[in-house]
Amino acid sequence: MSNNTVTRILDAAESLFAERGFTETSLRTITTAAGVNLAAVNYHFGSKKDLIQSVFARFLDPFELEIRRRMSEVQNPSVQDMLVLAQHSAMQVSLEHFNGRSQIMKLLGFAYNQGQGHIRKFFINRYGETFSQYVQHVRASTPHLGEEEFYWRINFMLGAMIFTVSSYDSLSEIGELEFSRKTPLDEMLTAVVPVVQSMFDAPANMKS
Amino acid sequence: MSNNTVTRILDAAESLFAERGFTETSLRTITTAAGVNLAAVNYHFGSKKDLIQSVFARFLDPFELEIRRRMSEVQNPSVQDMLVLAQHSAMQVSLEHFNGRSQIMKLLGFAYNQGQGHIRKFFINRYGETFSQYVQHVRASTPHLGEEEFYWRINFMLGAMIFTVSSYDSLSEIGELEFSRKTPLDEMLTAVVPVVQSMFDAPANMKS
DNA sequence: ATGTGTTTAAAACGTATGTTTGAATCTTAC
DNA sequence: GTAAGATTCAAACATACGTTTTAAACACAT
Repeated sequence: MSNNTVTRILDAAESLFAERGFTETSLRTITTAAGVNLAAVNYHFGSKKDLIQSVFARFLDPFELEIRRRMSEVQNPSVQDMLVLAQHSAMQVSLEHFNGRSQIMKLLGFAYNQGQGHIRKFFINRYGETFSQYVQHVRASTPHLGEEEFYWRINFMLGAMIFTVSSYDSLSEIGELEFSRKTPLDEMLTAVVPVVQSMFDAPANMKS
Repeated sequence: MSNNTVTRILDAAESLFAERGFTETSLRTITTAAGVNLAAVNYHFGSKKDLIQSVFARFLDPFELEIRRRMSEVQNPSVQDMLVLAQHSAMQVSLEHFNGRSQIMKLLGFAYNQGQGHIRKFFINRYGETFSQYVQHVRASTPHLGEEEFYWRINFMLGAMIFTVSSYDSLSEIGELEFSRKTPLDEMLTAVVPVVQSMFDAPANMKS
């Protein structure tokens, strides 16, 4: 059954990419960790680029479905609501398809820097429309901001979220050294919700 | 004069690293752009790793000096004060040593992901103490937060700042397509100050 | 059981990388 | 002007990479 090989490659790639990044992880490292032949990657995925995209797609495809479903059921959501909506969608996909062990969040941090690379194009082409809808929902609940100011605050929020979530593992370890308690992921996520809300509640301060 | 070669390498490396990242930029690309011989990098810097660190050090060494000087002169600063203090320090170093053309901010985005790499160690060893002092100043102005909650908010803030500043170029271009105006960097920086302040003003919501 | 299409295997290919070498050139001090 | 040191240069080195190739092993319908 080829499916097994494909899954093992995806699992190994996801966890190795999350540890070291894309360029820093070779196909030989991945295939060795997966216990499959080197050529299997090119046979099943075509190229390393396609493998990277497949790792993202395995999580983001069901995530997109879930978040669209939830968005269709919501009415006049607040920023908080939208944030929790995204969090719950991610949690559900992680539990349902990955036994809660997905490391995709760490990959987002790497992907974001890859500013002009193939990953960005892949994201925009495949998930851009859903992302637009999501942003529009947030926009509708923040009418006190001009569109330019809103745009920058969305990016502040994305930075804070992606950065914190993707670095959660190392950050929670460092924090443990400091105050002798490892903050559970869900507590950290709950803590961030009101902070993000306050980022959008802050009064407008750009000249329109 | 070797100094000229060294400077040309640093300049080329800084701008190429900022465009594509560290691993994705080869020494041959750098030396060609700088108009120097390939071996010059190893001769003057030792290795590629050392070159990367030197690129950071060229900016961060005077930046550290400047920010320490300003911190020694401040009394009971607010979060806003501390943020503006960092911004002004960066601006001054950029103007004084780089004619306002430094691209170091974009490199920070790349550096941050390189979680377990040599860059992180270099940062901690070389600038960790100053960073600690900076954080303590912010801490003093946010007594309503427990230390755990404060820790996470510092990281939210770092994420929002590093992410937005390091991606400013592409973000401002995308924004221009959307609302027909390219937000100047200083306006974006001014816009972020009250938002960050509000992130720390938000009431505590973690159980102590 | 046989034949067909799919998957795996080992090996090699071509290219790109960081680094090192040793001679040539330039700089500087006497 | 010449010797000594610092710098540049072209070339080669060793290694690692993604990808391709060709044949063997496998699955499975007939």
